[in-house]
Amino acid sequence: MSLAIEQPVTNADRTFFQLRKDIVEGDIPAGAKLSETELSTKYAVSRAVIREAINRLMSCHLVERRANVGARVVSLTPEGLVELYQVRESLEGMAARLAAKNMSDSEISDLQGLLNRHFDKVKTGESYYQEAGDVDFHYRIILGSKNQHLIAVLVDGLYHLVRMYRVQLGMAGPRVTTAFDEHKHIVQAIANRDEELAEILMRRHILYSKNNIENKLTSHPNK
Amino acid sequence: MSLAIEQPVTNADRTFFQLRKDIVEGDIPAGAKLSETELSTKYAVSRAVIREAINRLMSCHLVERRANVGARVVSLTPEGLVELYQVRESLEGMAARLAAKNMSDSEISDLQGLLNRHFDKVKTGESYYQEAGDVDFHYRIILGSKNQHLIAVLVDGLYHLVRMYRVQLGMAGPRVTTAFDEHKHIVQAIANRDEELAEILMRRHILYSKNNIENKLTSHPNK
DNA sequence: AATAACTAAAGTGTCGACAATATAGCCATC
DNA sequence: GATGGCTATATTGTCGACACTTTAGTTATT
Repeated sequence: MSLAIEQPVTNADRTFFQLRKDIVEGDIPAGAKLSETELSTKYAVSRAVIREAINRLMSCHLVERRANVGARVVSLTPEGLVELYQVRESLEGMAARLAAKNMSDSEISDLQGLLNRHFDKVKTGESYYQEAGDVDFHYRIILGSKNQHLIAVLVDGLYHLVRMYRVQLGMAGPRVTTAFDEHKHIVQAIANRDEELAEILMRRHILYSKNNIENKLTSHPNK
Repeated sequence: MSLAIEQPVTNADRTFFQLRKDIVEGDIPAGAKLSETELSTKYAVSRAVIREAINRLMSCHLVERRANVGARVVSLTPEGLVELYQVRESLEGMAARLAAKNMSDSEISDLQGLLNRHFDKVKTGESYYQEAGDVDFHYRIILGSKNQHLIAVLVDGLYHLVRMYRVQLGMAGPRVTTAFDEHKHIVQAIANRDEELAEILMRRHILYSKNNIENKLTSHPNK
């Protein structure tokens, strides 16, 4: 694979990663209270470690804390999902623009290679594209922007929330082949160094994705 | 005034606000090491409180920490400033778009009132506009977006960095009257509920601002 | 019966001490 | 003289205990 994975070094790191995983994947349900004492026994570390982990989870907007009361996992709402995608549209649009300007030729080649491999899979029908491939595609463009703030806000912050929504509202959905075409056009624009078009296409891509999800949520309001 | 100010309740809150202030205003210089023991004596609190404050400062991207080594105040670089303004352009553009959609009529009236008061000051010459007025203007539009993620990232995160750059690179600069005109046009677009135009104008406004700063930095490379 | 004040329980906020890690300085070796 | 390893020191990471706040349950009063 390609993405340098974050390496835990301290106990608080490990606990933070574990907690984040448990929250994103729903093992700790949305809206649940995070009792420090309870978690410290569950993960076999001191409360100080748990508190540090919770502090970092707050930075990701995965939990909210009220002083002297405690921390809760955020609740997922349709409105929250819409707001999240609005921010993604804005930031990833800018990321695509900057990627068209700042990615090296070899990075762009790699990106095209990634897309071709995806195409083979989509063609042969094994289209469990979304979870791995889609995220990988977006990550590369975000990193390609070479903008540290952009990268930090998206990768360390919002993307875990995106994943939490995806996992818990169960969206592996279709949109596979159409999304693939959109990805292809975005890469084309980046390869042409057309900043303006790259941004527009990425914004549309995310907007479509948002509309797609909204439709599913409103047509199947249950679950 | 108008903006609800964040109220410290715990000791860690107070220490965090104080530290943030000291960093933003340069009392603790950029790049400086943050020794936990040293700070705990200086602010007369335990190391646990300092550690919590430092954790929160990391969320704001005001300090960076390496495991088992310690935390340092971020260093200010021209590249970092450009990256920061790129993110602002993206996010505040979206904020203006959403504000055109979501601000209430009375909020828009208030905003126009604010602008008129600024105009009086600019006209009579007392143009220490920037620091208070400019920030207030941008804050209202960000809050007017009604998008919690957008608000959190900008208000709790990036804006303190913006202020840090402004204070430490000493930019009270001119651009007062021209910036005022740009503000006026943005409000006009919002009042017309023209989302597209509001976003475009805000992006241009921030882009101009960035170019202005870049010119100053490159023509006076010292200090 | 409803409300208010009080009390007890649980949980968070804060602290000081100990353990683990990194840094700087010294010494030995080549 | 430069390089490599060792020791001592300082700093961060982690822990368990105590203090304070909140909350729920209970009692007393109207």
